[in-house]
Amino acid sequence: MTHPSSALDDTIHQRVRLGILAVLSESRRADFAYLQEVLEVTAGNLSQHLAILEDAGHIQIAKAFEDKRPRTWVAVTRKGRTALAAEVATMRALLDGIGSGQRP
Amino acid sequence: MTHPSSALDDTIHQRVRLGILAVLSESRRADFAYLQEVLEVTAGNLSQHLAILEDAGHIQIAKAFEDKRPRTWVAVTRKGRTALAAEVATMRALLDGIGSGQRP
DNA sequence: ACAGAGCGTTCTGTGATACAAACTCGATCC
DNA sequence: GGATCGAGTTTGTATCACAGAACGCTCTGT
Repeated sequence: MTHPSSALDDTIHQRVRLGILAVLSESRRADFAYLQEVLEVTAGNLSQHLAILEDAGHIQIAKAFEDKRPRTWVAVTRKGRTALAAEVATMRALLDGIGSGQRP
Repeated sequence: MTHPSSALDDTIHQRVRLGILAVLSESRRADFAYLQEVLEVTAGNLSQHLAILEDAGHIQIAKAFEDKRPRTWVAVTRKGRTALAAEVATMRALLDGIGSGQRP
């Protein structure tokens, strides 16, 4: 008899990292500046979270030069997609539980 | 153009505290031992999270003696219920976004 | 050539988290 | 009258999250 919240993965459940994976699930890949803008985080903070997700194998980072300017592309890996799907399932289970208890 | 994840409330989004509020939304009130069991946390850890939620006004803690044993009851406040509802709405928005991007 | 801007990364300092171990306090057992 | 147990709290330590500052590197403008 444990609660769905126990199944939440701390690495993914964290606000900024969940945002990163969510954005990537929608747009497949995104660059650093775009992520920073839509997630409203500082560059330093984003840089750290990307490193954590990369270490965990959830995303892949590619640095390329476009128009002679460096550009950092971020894409979700298969592992990352799987992990996000699991997290989404857990969150849905949790929300369903809350929903059924919300009636007054 | 900001992402739903930016609207997540760190105080509530945290795994254990989200679990506490979720359980309380379902069962209206719960005692310390029950929360500790279903959320799978140590007593010390739970104690701290309850203090944080109480400070934020999201829950109300009542200590009573039953069968000559102390028993700590926890209940969600109106403010807590409102905050959880807002969080749920944000999470749903986030999940909807992910869902629409999941198509292969 | 030199200053400044763009793109990140790294460093530093502060508050938040997680967990275990020790501790408090009353009730119960021997 | 101690030993002990149950229910939490406090304390100690290590890690995490975040903002802001400093840095490195390249391109652009004058």
